[in-house]
This record gives sequence, C-alpha cells and structure tokens, in this order.
Amino acid sequence: MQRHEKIAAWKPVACRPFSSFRSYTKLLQDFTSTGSPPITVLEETVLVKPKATRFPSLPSELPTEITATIFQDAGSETTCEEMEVETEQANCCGHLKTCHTVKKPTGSRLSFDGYNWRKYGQKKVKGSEFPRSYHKCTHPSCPVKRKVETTIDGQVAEIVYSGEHNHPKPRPHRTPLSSTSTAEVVVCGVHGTEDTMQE
DNA sequence: CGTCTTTGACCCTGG
DNA sequence: GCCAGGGTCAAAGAC
Repeated sequence: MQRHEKIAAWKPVACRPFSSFRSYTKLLQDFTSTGSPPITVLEETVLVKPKATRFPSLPSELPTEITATIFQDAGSETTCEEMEVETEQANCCGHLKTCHTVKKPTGSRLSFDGYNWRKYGQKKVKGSEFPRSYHKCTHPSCPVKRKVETTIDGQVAEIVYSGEHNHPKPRPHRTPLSSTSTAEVVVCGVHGTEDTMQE
C-alpha cells in the first residue's frame, strides 16, 4: 500500500548497539561459567528512533534513543527494566526504571511492555543466528513497530523499537487465577518524557 | 467469523 | 547497473 509514498528522512538502521554482540548461547555459556543463573537474565537494548520512512506524522521529531536493560531475578517472575532516554535536542536525559511482574512472558499478545502487538513478518537475518520477527502495535493509529529476535527456545535475544506510542497502554486483560497472560507492568520510578507521563 | 501467525514474494536501499 | 540484505505486504491457514 502506497509504497511509492515512502519518504526516506531517517536512515532506518537496524541498530545493534552493542558492537560486541554475542550469540545467546554464548551468553548462556558465560552466565553458567560465571555462576550466574542461566536464561533468567535477559539483556536487551531497545532503541526508539523516529523511523520517518513511513511515519511522516510521527509525534516526536526529535531523535530519541532509549536504551533499556532488562534483568530478572533468578527464581522470581519479576523483571526489571532500566531505561535511559536521550533526546538529541534537549539536554535532559530522562532516566526510567520500570519493573514488570510477568506471569508468563510469552504466549500473549500483551507483551512485557504492556502494548498489543501483531506480528507481520519474520526473517532470518544475516549476522544473527536467530530469526527476527516484525511486530506492529495493534492500536489503529499507532505507528510503533518493533523487531524481536528470539532464540530457538523462545527467549528474547534483542528487541528494537521504532517510533513512539501515541496512545496509553491498554489495560491488561485480567482473568482471575487461571490467567496465563499478562504482563503486569509497574512503573517504579519515572522521570521523564511526556510519553511516559501518560501512564 | 474475526483475528492472528506463518511464509514466500516483492520492494527499497546501500555497497 | 547489479547484487545482497532488510523490511513489508498479503494470501492462506490456524485458532
């Protein structure tokens, strides 16, 4: 649809911010060799860049970069996500810290970030041993997309976000007890962007 | 019946 | 201009 209307205003680079990216299996080996709990530690870098190619009316024109680190306590179902938000124009450097209580991180459209996503593609990317899946936010007017690299055992190896949500997070669908879904997202402390202020 | 995932093909961009 | 790779589309099937 309207492919001819694409406007390349920002280089849509699939950033791999940590240049020394290693395979997940390698990371696991490192974790196990250092005594750290395997698999339970997730580290991912989330970049939000105004990918202007398809989103001419992106709410923020400022190049925004968010780096997030998710760590999870061994034996618990709580992951903590630490975000650094940097905007190129403003001097402010917001610092976010969010904690997620995740009943089950997979198998639900409502992912750990609290938004609904629809998968629209998957590719095996050169240089990455994991397939990369492409998701869009299911909100009608939300331009946000994300790329997720998952390991063969379902672990998230990397997530790259594109754009910003222009709507509040949908409320998690709570089904008592038997709920297998829901990432209950708790914002522990927020300084920062008005985007997060909505929450 | 509606929504989502899968998957191959197509398009765009950079080297 | 050609090629490789990434990103997206859209049909088909599954749920």
